[in-house]
This record gives sequence, C-alpha cells and structure tokens, in this order.
Amino acid sequence: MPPSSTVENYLKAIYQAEMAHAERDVLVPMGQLATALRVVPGTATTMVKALADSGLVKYEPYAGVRLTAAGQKLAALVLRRHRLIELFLVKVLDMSWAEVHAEAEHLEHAASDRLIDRIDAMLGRPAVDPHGDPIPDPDGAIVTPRYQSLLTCPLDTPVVLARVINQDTEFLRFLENNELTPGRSIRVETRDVAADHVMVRRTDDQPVMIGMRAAAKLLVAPCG
Amino acid sequence: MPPSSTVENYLKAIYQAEMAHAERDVLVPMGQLATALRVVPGTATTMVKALADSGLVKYEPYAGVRLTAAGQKLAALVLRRHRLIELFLVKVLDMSWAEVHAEAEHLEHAASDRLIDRIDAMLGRPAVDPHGDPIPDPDGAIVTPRYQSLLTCPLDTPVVLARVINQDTEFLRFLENNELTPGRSIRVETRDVAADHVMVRRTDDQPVMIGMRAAAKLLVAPCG
DNA sequence: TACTATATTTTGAAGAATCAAATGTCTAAT
DNA sequence: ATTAGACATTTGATTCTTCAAAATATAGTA
Repeated sequence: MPPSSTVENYLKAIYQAEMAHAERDVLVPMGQLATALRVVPGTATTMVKALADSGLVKYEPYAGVRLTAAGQKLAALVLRRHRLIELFLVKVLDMSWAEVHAEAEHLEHAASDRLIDRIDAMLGRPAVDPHGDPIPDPDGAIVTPRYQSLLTCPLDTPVVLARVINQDTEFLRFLENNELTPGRSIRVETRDVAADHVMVRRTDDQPVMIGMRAAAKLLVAPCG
Repeated sequence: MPPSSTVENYLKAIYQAEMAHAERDVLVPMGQLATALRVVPGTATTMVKALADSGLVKYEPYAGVRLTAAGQKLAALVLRRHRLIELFLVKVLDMSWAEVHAEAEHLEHAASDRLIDRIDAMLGRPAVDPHGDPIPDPDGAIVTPRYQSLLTCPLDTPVVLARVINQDTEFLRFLENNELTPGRSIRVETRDVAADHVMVRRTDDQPVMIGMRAAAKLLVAPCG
C-alpha cells in the first residue's frame, strides 16, 4: 500500500533537515525532527524505528536518522508534488505567494501522479516553485544550486533574489509587501552585526532593512 | 477539530443513499452503508454510533441511519468540494470525464474553503458538475431537479441528457465513446423489457443500445 | 573523573478505524 | 406460532499515531 501521509511528512522533514546542511551524510537529531513535526520526542523515535524497518531510513540510536536511497526518492516525490501544487495555485488559481504553502501541505498527499503530471505539463515543466525551491523530476532527481545568502554575498554588488528558505506566512507577506520576491534584483548595502541587520536596496532605490536571522533565509545568485 | 475524512465519507455515503430515494425520511440500512463504504457491517455500526454521538446522524438500531440537519450540511459541503473539483479537473486541467471522480475522492478532503471558492469563481459559479450532478452552494443548500430516466421518459420525443448517476469509470468511458454526455440531445425509440434493453437514437441518427440497468442511470430533461 | 544538563529512549496508555467471528434481532413464510 | 435465513450488533483484537512521564544515555564542565 502507499505510504501514509504521516510517513510522507516524516520523510519530507528528514529530507529538508538534511538539505539544510552543506555537508553530506548528516544525521538529523531526533529532537529536531520532533520539533519540525510538532510531536513529542518519543513519538519521533517510535515512528523513525518503523521507518527504519521499512527500509526508508537508517536510524542510529542517540545519534539521529538519515534517509536511505528509497527514502530520499519518496521524499523528493512528495516535495515534487508540494512544489508543483504551490506553483499551480499561484499561477493558475491566482492565489497569494504567502498562502499556498499551507494549502499544498494538504494537497500533496492527495494528488495522484496523473494529476501532478498534468499540472507539470500545464506549467511547462518548471524548474522551481514560487519560493525558488527546485522541483524534483518524476524520478525524484533534483538539482539544488548552492546559492549565497544576504549574509554572505558581496556588498554593493547587484544580485538577483533566487530563493526564500522560509515558508512562514507572515514573513512571506512581509517580503511580498516589500517587493522582495524571487527574480527581483537587489544589492546589499551594509551589514551591521552589532545591530543585527542587513540593509538592502532595491532597483527602484527603495531601502529595506532586514534582521540577520531573516537575511540568512534569502538566497541570491550573481546578477546576469 | 475538523471532521476526519472517514467521517466525511460516511456522511457523504448516507447523503447519497438518502438522495437515491424519492421519498423523504428514508432510513439507510447499515448493510447498504457498509457496502458503499467497503467495510464490514460491524464497522459501519460502530462508526454510525459515533456519528450519532456527535449529533450528525440519527441512528435507529436494526432500522438504519438518517442525517440530521448538521450532518446534511456537512455532507453537502463535501459534495460541493467533490463536484467543483471534478469540474475543475475537466475544464481547467483537461482531464477525462471518466477519471476525475477517483481523483476528486481524495482531493475533496484536502482542499480548503479558500481554494474551493477560488475554483468556484474561476468556473463562474457553475450549477452542475461534469456528470450533471448539482453543486451545493457554500451554505450546503442544493437544488436537485427531479428528472426522468431513459426508463420513464416518453418514447420518440427529443430529450436532453441531464445527468448520469453512476461514477463507474468504464461506464463513463462507454458513454463518452458513444457521445452520450450531459447536454446531448437524444430520443428513446424503443424499450424492450423482455430483452432488457433500451434503444436510443442520437441527433446524428446513430442508434445506441443500452441495458435497462444502465438506462436507469441516465436522467433526461424535456427538450428546450 | 565525577557530575550535571540536555537529549533520547522506553513504557504504558489512549483514540480512531478497522476486521473476524460470535451473538442477537427481525421478517416472512410455512 | 415457529423457524429459517437475512440482516445487524457485539465482542475482542489489531494497526497506526500519538502523548505523558519515567528511565537512560551522552557530552561538556568542573
């Protein structure tokens, strides 16, 4: 039988936690996983042991969990569904950038491969979703460019906003209101570690001030 | 918390079983409900008792079950989601008439009111789905015209196909292949009870032969 | 090294939804 | 009025996912 949506959510969370690190072979600690899934730690332990029995993850007690190849593929396919749905909702149903994440969280478990392929075709086989997150292909393969963030990119150099790694509705609304959406050109004018902020200037010369925690979630590519 | 999809499915099944009768105040027998939901009878009994405790149905032991007003509303809203999704999949995603039912069975439990309203707006607040089933409004109100079927309509009189009460994929494919879809004009030429068939003629003069069981599932309205 | 703080696992229990099979009820025909 | 056969309910068990709280392991500090 197909994986339950609970299983899909665990795999997705592990996948995303692994991706948050540059190094390969990271182990996701149980506590972090439990927090991400909003369950108590014991629940995550129980569930991860079950996933390990199904061969979807490698579980190392007291150390953490890592996806197997099978688990990675399944997780990537969930992400594929999620991201195609998000883009579809924005492009076709004209929903807001900020609200589609929550909607896709539910629909990703209900949409058939058939439907997802239709959506994919209608959108012209897109490479990224509205947040700039890459969309895995039907085999689960995914290309994830390594971007710099607003914290690491060169100062006073035009860059293009490529990806936002934070699905929080309020944060996305803030970005939308300030025209800081993927595709936009900007440059970082100053960084003040003491004040914990980054000063960004848009092409229309409007300045936007962003806290460093938030700035780390905005990824940029060299201009051009 | 919102009703589980299991609860939604029970309510929907009861609603549809009630609708299958012309009389008001029918009691749906447990066996029929169990069959519709593909569970053993005992499961249906257990579940229906829980629904009764939530005030969604009236349960009469050994007699059957009936929706309360609250249950009716919830059921109608599930049907609303289901039918809008079906129509959307056909019109916007160009999916086949025959395949959207199964897809909608899953999506109906995952789509938010927000999304459903978007879809409704995009489709121009339609009154019926691709099978001619009426779409309840956002309050759960529904207008269900009483049609005649191919078994009861006058002979040799042009009528328009209004509704198909059977979601079986193979049957729908058969109808599609024979151009017997809602909106089409036809007339019934002969009925042969002994041979158990009805002979229908399309506007293009092509004859189609249909068994009586199937003919009962095709509802028609007077022409014009 | 011993200790403490933090993270993790274990244990026991719960609710939702299901099944198999035993039991009970109803109806209609003898 | 009895009873066979159909239908419905009950009982006991199972799977999945979760929690609370007790028990245990690990890592860092003194």
